[in-house]
Amino acid sequence: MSRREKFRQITIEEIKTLARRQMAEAGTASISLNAIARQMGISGPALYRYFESRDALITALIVDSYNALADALEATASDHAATAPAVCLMQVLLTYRRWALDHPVDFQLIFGNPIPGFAAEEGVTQPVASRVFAPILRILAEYYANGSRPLPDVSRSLPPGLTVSLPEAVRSPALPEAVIYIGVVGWYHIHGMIMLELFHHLTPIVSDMEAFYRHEVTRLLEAMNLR
Amino acid sequence: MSRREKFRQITIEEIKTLARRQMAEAGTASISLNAIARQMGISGPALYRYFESRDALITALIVDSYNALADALEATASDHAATAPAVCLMQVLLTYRRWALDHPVDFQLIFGNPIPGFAAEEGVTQPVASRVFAPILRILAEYYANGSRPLPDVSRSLPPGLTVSLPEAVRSPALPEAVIYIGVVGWYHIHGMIMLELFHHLTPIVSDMEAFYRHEVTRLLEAMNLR
DNA sequence: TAATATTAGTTATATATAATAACAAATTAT
DNA sequence: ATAATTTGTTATTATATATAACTAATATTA
Repeated sequence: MSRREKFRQITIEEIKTLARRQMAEAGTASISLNAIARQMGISGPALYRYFESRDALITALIVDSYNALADALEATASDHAATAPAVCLMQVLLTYRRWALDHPVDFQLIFGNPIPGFAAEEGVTQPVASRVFAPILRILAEYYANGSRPLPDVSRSLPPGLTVSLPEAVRSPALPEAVIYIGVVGWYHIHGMIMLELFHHLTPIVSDMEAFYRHEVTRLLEAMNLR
Repeated sequence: MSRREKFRQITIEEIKTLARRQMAEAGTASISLNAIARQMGISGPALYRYFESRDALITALIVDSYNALADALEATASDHAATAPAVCLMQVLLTYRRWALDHPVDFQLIFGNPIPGFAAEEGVTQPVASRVFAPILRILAEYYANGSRPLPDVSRSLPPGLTVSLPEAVRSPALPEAVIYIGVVGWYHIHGMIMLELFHHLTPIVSDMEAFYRHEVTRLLEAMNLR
């Protein structure tokens, strides 16, 4: 990497860091190229050498967020690779929540309403999105493949006409439909809890969200024959 | 209501209608007082006679959204008041999803990241928010009170230190903790599914979201001893 | 009814924003 | 050393929120 290229990367990182800080302080959509430039001590138009538009910057932030979440989940999964699958999965799902609470802005960029009229192209986000679920699906698949516990009955009998499958681009190891179904069910469970917590809809009702989350995930894993 | 007051209300409604249309067309945050004024054929500053700021307009829209959702749920509940509670509840929960899909912008205003740096004061939203859940909690409470089916065991044994209760302002009929717990569990289940569907995270995976939702809600009601 | 107060609009202005164009300086490649 | 590329600049366009100062229309009241 040339000297110039190196400084370019540093500048890009600085822009993204300031953008994230701005969003953390004043909300997801309060991101202003001019304000970032001012903080960097350069003119507004200079930023257009690095991101061709405000939306391009946001897209980059979204991709980074997906990758950061995936990194966190992968790290937890490998930290607990030696433990029982149910324990490992529980740790991964705890990390999922922890990351969402510690990085609310990034989590909203991924799963919330990103920004005005703005929609990141699927081609860009789908590959990184799949990184997020890979570790979880891997644990599920290995566990059930082991035969140590059977798949729950409910996962084997979907209503006629209803199928559950990963997009073609992401089907690296072919997984049984029942496993994917279980993954989707688990996903909407934790997603519902985390989203409601993040927007303060549950905090006035539930005394201890951490304990509640642990309790509900435990119930979920039991229902999935995972402990 | 005086003649002047009547026209004032009509104008306010027109502003809100155009704001909703704008958001529906270009995203939640793409709401511009100037653009609304232009469409109404008046000057920008004229709108400040009706809403003291952009945020005030958004707050009004949020309150309206809560009320519209509550109206829809109440209507469904009363339409099916004569049917079995499980059937009635299923219909209410189907309406919940239907409304979210038919009014994605309003649903995002309520449950998504509203807008930049913007946070509606709790005092304004809490009363209307409680309207949304009143019909659901009422059905649950009546049903279990009847004694026709027992409360599921899981609802009676929360981990020590974990309590679930409604905010004081909303506790008009005192409900047993187990019923509130069931309500919260049901809420995050449907919320997770609807949010993921709304932001197109499930559509590439699940072939028929309507069927999936029905199937999952049925499972939920069974787990709650409601059918 | 005539004078007064209130309301609803106007234009002008201050201050932001995103984005583009045209140009100059710095850096790199030849 | 010269030419090409990159990175910055200022100027400009178009748009946004919001306030101020003012005018016309509508209600209220003496």
